[in-house]
Amino acid sequence: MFITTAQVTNHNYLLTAVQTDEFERLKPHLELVQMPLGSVLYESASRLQHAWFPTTAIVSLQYIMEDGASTEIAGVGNEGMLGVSLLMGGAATSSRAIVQTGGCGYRIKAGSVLHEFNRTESLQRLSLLYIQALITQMSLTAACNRHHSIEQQLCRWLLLTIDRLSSNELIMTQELIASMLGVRREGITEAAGNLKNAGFINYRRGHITILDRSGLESLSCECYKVVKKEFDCLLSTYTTTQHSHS
Amino acid sequence: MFITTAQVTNHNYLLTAVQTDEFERLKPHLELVQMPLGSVLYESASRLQHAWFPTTAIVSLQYIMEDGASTEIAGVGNEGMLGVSLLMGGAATSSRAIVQTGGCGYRIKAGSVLHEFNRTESLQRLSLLYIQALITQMSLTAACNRHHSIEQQLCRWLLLTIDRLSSNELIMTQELIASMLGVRREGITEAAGNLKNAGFINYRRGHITILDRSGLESLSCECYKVVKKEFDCLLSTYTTTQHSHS
DNA sequence: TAAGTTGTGTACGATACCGCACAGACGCTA
DNA sequence: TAGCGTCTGTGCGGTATCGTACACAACTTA
Repeated sequence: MFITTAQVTNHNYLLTAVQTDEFERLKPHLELVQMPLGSVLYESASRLQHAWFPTTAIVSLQYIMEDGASTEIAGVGNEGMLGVSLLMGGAATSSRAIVQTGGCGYRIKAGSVLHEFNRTESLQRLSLLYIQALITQMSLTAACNRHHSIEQQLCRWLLLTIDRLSSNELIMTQELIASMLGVRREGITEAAGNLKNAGFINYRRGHITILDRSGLESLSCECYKVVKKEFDCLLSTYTTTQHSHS
Repeated sequence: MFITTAQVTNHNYLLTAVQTDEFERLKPHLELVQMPLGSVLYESASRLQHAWFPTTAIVSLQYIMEDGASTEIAGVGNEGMLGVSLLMGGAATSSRAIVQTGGCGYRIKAGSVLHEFNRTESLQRLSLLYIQALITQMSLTAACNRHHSIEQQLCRWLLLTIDRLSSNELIMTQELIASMLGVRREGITEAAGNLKNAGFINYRRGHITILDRSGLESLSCECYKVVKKEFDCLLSTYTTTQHSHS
């Protein structure tokens, strides 16, 4: 498999790092699908039918409480996968996965991915690496929820989202961001207003444009840098420890 | 290996569920050690030297921020293990592990546990199951931090701790609980005072006694029940899917 | 027993965030 | 162009938690 510029939208780092010969075996099971904004890949406590490897899409993992309140616990882009619990012997999961930025991704049937995980050494190794990075991100989210202000968290969230996109504009309502961060919509309106006044972002109804990354970084909590570093580290580990076919 | 009543303090559910023949291979690497209150098993970003399987000890996983603020992201008792990142290809971890209730546990060298993980089918399967439960607990913690009051969280925390103990008294200062929940000590004093007035707990300097479990449950957020259920489920999965030697 | 250390109780203003209510603006559809 | 639904801006009182400060009580050690 060769990733050319024309195919760059079909690129998932985890998949790409799977060894060439093993990837050939995996390939027939992979299906490139649309992942439209707002679609729910799985609900909490539902049985997983597939695993996904996003390419251009970004997915938000959320925990939903009994009263409907939600909290994002991690984000997944083309550095990772969804449905890791399939690999761990549980068919269900405790979270909801909802597409936060529309795009594409590879899909693979639940049965196939488990079968391949067990017989494909490099997929197994890479998945475990990814799961560890995911755990780190979740820990950080828990701590960030506790200690940092809405404005700081909004900066972190915008930066992490922008980092996974090729553009500097994201299609996203304040309402949606609020539900991800688990705060009131008005809280986001206020924080976003501050960022706009500072000249760091601009926005109109459902669209946010990042104007000044470094400005956001200066207002963000440390959590952004830590997650970023973790991901950079993850991506280099994907490829350095073993031959890649990309 | 037979767990008799005299040995019951040496019992870790995960280890016990490892298949008999495979366990025999694991056994020489296991070392039963004291895990005294307050001792730090590993710091964040430090290189892991061992993995641990608590028997009577309870360990708190915390994320420490740059300014020193801490947040508990999960607790580990005799249902699980510490140092899961060793199994996942990373030698370091992003959290701190600190003994929250003194006791005993099995320790195994980092090199040995990775080696055995790769060649011991049941250990691998059980570890992955445990990691999934750990992820669930972490998700819940993130959401609970966001949405629930100090009093609710204190109830959850007390219940989860008591569930892992044989006694109904725990040795624990309010200061320590505060650092785990990531709140001010005064917040715990107030919440604990309310629980005392309600007759649900009693305490003196460094000791807390649970008087009324169901009272605590009624004030706790849903998170307690969810984690409890997850653990019950985990323990039954440990043993039902495969023969156990306990 | 005395001195020192550590844990707990209490108070008070500051502040971040919530819940609610409502007005207005944007953008889609007919 | 008009109408409608959705998104955003704003205000206001209520509340949980924070930061700080200090008094006192319980245990430890000399």
